Amino acid sequence: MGRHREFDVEKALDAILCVFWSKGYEGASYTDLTEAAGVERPALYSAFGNKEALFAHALDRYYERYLNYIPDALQKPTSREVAAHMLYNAIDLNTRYPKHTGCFNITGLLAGSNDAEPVRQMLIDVRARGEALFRERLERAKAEGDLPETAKPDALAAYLMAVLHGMAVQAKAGFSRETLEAVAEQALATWPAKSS
Amino acid sequence: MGRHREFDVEKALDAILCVFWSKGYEGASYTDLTEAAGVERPALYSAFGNKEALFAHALDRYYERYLNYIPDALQKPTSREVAAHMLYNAIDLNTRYPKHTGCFNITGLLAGSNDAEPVRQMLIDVRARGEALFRERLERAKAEGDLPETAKPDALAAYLMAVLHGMAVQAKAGFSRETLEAVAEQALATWPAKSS
DNA sequence: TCGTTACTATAATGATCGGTATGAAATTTG
DNA sequence: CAAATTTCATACCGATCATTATAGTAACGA
Repeated sequence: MGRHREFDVEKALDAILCVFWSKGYEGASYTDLTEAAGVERPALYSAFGNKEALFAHALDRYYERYLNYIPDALQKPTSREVAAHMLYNAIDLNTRYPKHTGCFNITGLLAGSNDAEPVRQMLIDVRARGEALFRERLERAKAEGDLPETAKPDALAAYLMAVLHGMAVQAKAGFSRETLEAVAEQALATWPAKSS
Repeated sequence: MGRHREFDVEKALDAILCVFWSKGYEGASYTDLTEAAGVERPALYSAFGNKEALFAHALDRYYERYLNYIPDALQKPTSREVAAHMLYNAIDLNTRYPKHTGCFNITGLLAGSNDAEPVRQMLIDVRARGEALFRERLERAKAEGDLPETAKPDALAAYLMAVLHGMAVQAKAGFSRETLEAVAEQALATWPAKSS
């Protein structure tokens, strides 16, 4: 019994996600968040918990809603196609919305006060999980003969993630989609050839 | 006439630089800054101006004191050596100090409230100047025949900067020097060969 | 229609933010 | 020495931070 919630929790979280995406964790104030969500403060607390929990909800949603191309990419037949799909989907994501360029995760990962350390660690952990998935995919590729025996999956995964993170920074610095595509093209030029 | 300054302005700025390096602009409070500098608030204001000016001083000093390898790197005879020196010096810088890993510039560039927008723009501009220097060096290399006629200096410069920025992110995520060296090695594997 | 429930919105909490007024201490000038 | 001037440490400023207590109200079961 009792009154039902008036606002759409999903829509509110979507709006909040965009604010964190643009400003990071501490850069986003509750004034920003409530304005974007169209919902007052206590409603956010009752629906999501405190700011850290709210950010965690937004992070989950980011992976589920915007980084959903990663599972698809990992299923591509060759490691080169996997890498290419990761790169070009990331470029699209990093430049599609002028109000929040770059990557939600990377934006929040770098700077912050001591209070924000748990949040930074959360982002570091999630990032590492993504890289691990990619590394495992490359290990499979090596086992399948899609990558040469000399290939080092861990180094290759770290390398591609570096390019992805670098493009997230550059998107924040205002890079166009076209420039980032040239970066991706150059990155793929290094990809090891099949051993066959 | 009047009383002499008791604290060492240069040492104070060095200490402050490290705080901004670790926490970014807004993540560093005056409490953090005065503790690190061993100097009270009004002294910082009289010596450097407000927080934004203080950050600008720290940024200048960062380039002059820690990024001084860039002019040297640009003078290397071949573009490949230029790129290699930029990469390996950046790795050293990004991992040498456990208290402030990564890059001062990139750390402050991504996140921030609306109030911090001028600071972010400052960092974006400085970053762009660095990339422009590198691009001009690559154009010279192309003119000299050190790069093939098909090489695109702007894309190549953006690519290498992406790797550098990505490594700055990864250093913040705790990557070891060895892992970043593997990333650099992979990045250099893509470098265009001489046309001769 | 009534009592209960849980929402909404307002406003206030203590803490901390960047920035500064204040007066004592220190040094040069006369 | 005394006057003038600058730096120092302390304490305070209004604004804003995340968070929550309070009060009002809409929606439910009975």
